[in-house]
Amino acid sequence: MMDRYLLRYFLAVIDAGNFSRAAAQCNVSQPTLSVGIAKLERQAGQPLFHRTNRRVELTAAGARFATHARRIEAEFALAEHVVREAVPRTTLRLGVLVTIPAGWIETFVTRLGDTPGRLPIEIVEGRERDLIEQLSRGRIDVALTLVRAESDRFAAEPLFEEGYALALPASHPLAGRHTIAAGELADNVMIVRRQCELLSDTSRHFTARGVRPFFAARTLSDERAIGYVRSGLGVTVMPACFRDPGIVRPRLADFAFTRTIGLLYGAHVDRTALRGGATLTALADEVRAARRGG
Amino acid sequence: MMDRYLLRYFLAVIDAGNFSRAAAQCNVSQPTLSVGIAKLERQAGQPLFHRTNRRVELTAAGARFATHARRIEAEFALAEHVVREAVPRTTLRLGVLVTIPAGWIETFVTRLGDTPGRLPIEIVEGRERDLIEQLSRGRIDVALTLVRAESDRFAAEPLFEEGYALALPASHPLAGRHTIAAGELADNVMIVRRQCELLSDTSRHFTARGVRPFFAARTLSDERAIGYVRSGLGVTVMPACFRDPGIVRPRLADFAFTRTIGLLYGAHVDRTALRGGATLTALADEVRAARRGG
DNA sequence: GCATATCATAGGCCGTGTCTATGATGGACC
DNA sequence: GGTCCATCATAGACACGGCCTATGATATGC
Repeated sequence: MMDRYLLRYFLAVIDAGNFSRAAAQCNVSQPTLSVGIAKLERQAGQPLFHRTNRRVELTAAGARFATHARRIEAEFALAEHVVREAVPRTTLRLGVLVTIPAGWIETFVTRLGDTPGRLPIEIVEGRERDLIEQLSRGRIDVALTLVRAESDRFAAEPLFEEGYALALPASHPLAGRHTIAAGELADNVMIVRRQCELLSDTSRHFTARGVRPFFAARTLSDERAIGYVRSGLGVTVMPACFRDPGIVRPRLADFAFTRTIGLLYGAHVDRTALRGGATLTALADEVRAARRGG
Repeated sequence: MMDRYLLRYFLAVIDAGNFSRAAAQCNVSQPTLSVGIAKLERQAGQPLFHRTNRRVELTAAGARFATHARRIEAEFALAEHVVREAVPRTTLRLGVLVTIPAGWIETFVTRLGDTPGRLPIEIVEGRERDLIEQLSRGRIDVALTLVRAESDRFAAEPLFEEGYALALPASHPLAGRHTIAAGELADNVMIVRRQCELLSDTSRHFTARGVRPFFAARTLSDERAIGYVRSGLGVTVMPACFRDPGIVRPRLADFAFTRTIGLLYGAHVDRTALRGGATLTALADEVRAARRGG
C-alpha cells in the first residue's frame, strides 16, 4: 500500500534531478532513497524513472504519476494547515426530514436568494435516524427534523409542534367530518407512507381496532402520497402540516401522537456563528410561517 | 509527519461510527486504531473526535480535516490507477526557447484553433538549459529549441538552420550595407539581449576586436530589444529570423555562428503518438513557413 | 447489578525503514 | 587506456514504531 514517504522520495528525485541530492533533501541516505524508489516502482508495476548514468528522467508512467503525487502532497500540507486554523465553513449543510413538506424547503431556498449574509446551502434529505447519524458524523451541520425531549445529544431549537391527521380526497363520503374513528375506515383502501416516523404506531392503531385495510400503494414520497389521495386511490395518515387543495384533513379519533419539528445542531458546529449568518434565521422564520399559513 | 495509514484509520472511524468497527474494517485491533487516532490528534494539535461513550462525533477540526483526508485517499487511489493504465495525455506541454520570435508562436496558436485533431496546448518559455531541464523532469513533452549535434539525450527533429545578424534601425548610417565589421560599430551604443544563447560569444567577438561599447539596455525580451533598436536607442546582434519593418539585418563580418532550431522530445513521451495528433505537425509547418516567409 | 458496549493503557513482538559499507557502471580527463 | 569521480544498486545490521494480546475504566441497558 503506497505510503506517503515514498511519494516524498519520488518528488524529491524529480526536483533534485538525481538520487543523491534527493536523498539529502529528504534527510535520508542515498541507499534508503534508492530502495524506496525501487519499492514504489514495484508497487506501481513499472519503472517510474529512466536511469541513464549521469541523470534520471521520468518515464511516461512516472510523468503521469507525478501529477497526482504533487496533488497529494499539496493536499496533505493543506490538511495539516486547515486542521489547526479555524476556517469558517463556506456552506451550510442542512439535513431535512423527508416528512417535512417539500414546498417549505422550496420556498425557503427560493427566498434565500434575497437574504443578505446568507450561506451557500447544501440539502441532505433523510429519515430521522439517517439525519441523526449524518449529524454525528459531521456530514451535515444542522438538521430540520424531529425534536424529542429525550434526545439531548445535540443542541435543539424547537420550532413548532403538531399532530397527525387523516388525508382524504375532497370527494370522499366522510370529507365533511371533523373527526373520524378508525373503524369507520374499515372498507377504505389505504396508502402506506413508508418513510413515516409513526408508521408502526399508525399500523398498530388500525389493527388494534380490527381494521386491516388493503394497501393500494407504498410510497416513500409524501408528495406522491398526496397525489394518490387526491386521485381517489386511497386514504392515509400524515402529519397535520401537509395541506393540498384536493384533500381534506379530518382528525383520526384517539390518535394523540404529536411531533415537534425543530433544528438540531451538530456537535462540531459553532451554533452562534451559524445563527449569526442570516441563513438559519430565515429557515426558522420560513418554517414557522409555512406552519401558520399553510 | 502525518502518514497515510492514519488517514485510513480516521476515515474508517467516520464511516464505521465507532473505533471497534473501524478497526475491523482496517484489519487491525481496536487498540491499534485507538493509538493511531491518538497519534493523529497529537499531530493535528487538537482532538478530531468527541468521545462520548456509546459513539464518537467529529469535532469542528475533525470535520474540516475529513474533507481533505477523503480527497487525499481518492487521489491516492487515482494515482495508483493512473500509473498502470496508459492514459493518453490530454494536453501537449510545449517548451519554447525565449529567443524564438513570439509572433511565430502567436500565429501557431491562433491557427491551431482550426486544426482538426489538435491537442490542448500549454506553453512554457525558457532558455535552452531551462527547457532541457524541464524536458528531463517530464514537465514538458516537447521543446521548440536549439538542436545540437552533441545533444543526443532527446529525440530531435531539426526544422531549420540560421545565422545571426546585426539589428540596426532603418535610419542608421550603415543601414544600407550588406555586411558590417565589428570595428565599424565602435562608436555605437548597444543593447544586451541577456537571454541570448550566444551572449558570451557575441561579447567576445567585439572585445577581441577592440570594441567596448556602452550598453544602453539589458533586456530579457527580444521584442523589447527590437523596439529599442527601432527607436534608435542602440544596436544589437540577434538570430537572423527576427524581422521587423523598422529594422534592418546586415551581416556581422566574421561572425559565423549558426543555430539549428527544432523539436526535442521528452524521454517520457510516445513520439509517434504525438506526431499522430496534428498539433506538432502544425507547429513544424508553421515554424518552417515563418522562417521562409518572415 | 450483572452483562455488554464503548475507548484507553501497558508491555512485548516483529516487520521494515534506516543506516554504513561496498559493488557495478559509465563518463571525463590527462 | 588508466585513474578519478560521479552515478545508482545491493547486503547485512540496527532500531524505531506499528501491531498484537491482555487488562482497565466508564457508561448504558435489561
